Amino acid sequence: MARPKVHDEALRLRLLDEAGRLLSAEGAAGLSLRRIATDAGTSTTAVYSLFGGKPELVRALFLEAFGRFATRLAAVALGADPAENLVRLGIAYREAALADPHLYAVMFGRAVPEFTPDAPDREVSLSAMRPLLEAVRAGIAAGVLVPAPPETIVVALWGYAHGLVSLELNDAVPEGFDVATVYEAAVRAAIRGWTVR
Amino acid sequence: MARPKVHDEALRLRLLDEAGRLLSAEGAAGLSLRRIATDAGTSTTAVYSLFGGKPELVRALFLEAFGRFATRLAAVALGADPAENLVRLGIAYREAALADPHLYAVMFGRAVPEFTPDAPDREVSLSAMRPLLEAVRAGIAAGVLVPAPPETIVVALWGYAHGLVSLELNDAVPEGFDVATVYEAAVRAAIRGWTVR
DNA sequence: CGTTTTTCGAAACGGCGTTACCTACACTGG
DNA sequence: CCAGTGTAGGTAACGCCGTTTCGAAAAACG
Repeated sequence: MARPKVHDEALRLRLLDEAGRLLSAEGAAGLSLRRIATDAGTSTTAVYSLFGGKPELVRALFLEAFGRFATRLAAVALGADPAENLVRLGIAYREAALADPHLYAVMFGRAVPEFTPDAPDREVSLSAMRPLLEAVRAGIAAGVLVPAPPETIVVALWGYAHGLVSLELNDAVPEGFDVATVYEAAVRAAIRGWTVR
Repeated sequence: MARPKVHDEALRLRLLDEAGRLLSAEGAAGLSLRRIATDAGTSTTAVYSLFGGKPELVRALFLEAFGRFATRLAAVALGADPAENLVRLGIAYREAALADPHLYAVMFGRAVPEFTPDAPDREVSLSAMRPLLEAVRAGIAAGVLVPAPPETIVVALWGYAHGLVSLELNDAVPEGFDVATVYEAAVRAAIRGWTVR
């Protein structure tokens, strides 16, 4: 008893896709509801009926970004050496961030002022670090890492990686820096700091 | 041969002050040219004649923020132990960031989309880390730190601190975390990773 | 076939950064 | 002493934005 539904799941996905494309191409500054809707061939109303508003649309982007991040981290091939596994995860972290800097900015940079992650969102971001948590646990169990609470080491390592990547994405590193090499050295050093000697 | 000057240096400072207050109180979202001008008792035109536009006003905020940061870091009392000096700088770094989180977001977080630091700005941000650079140099000279290029170690340590602080400010750490303690442990571990054993 | 009920696009609203305009006013020359 | 002159700066317009309101479109039902 109504007109045919146009604001369906397919349109929802198209809007999200368009938003992602726009974000990757022009950054958070170019991410406007009106453009997303126009480019997807619909009206702004669609965003409101499918998401509720701009913050919720960005939240969907945020969640998808962490989903991709989690997938990448979970796909890292791990070996027998716990410390080396942590290095690999650290390198994969940087590669995931560099794969789409604007998306990374949405995840951590509060790039879209309208959206702030809430408690469930933070839960998701934390759980994306699960592979790291398990690698840390294994390292402690093997007697390679110091016997601190695993969460402590996870947050520390995560923070290191995030900060280094963050400086790089903000062009805060001195020019002419071989970032990839310095990054790996920094990751190795940081991990060394948590190993028993 | 004109009307009396109202858009003078004093007004420039008042606008900057008002912008800082607004930023600290409500964050980047509440930072609008019109509000700043109104609260300072003038019109938006003043911002254009004194700064050139919103990006330049935010740049002034950015530069002042790094100035304060540099002052705080330079004021850290240093002792004879190079590693301990780095720890103190790390703790001062966090305290400076926590003193005004919104200002810190302008420094690193691209909180105001209209403004992006350019090369001279980055120069300033780097030079605020001068105390860190000197402490690292001293550490290498004393044979406490590994003989890597000082800039490498500076960027690494800076990145660690920035990332840890950044996670804390984004509420990304698990709840019930004693952040101050974990932060210091993380800083100590990171520094340990760069010391010769 | 008219009525009902749901859907959604168009248009209105308030706020933003920016720009164009035009009034207000100190200085100058007669 | 009083136009005339040129500039400083407040006002208002412009084109964006996110959001909300409203009315037209259209399938289902009696």
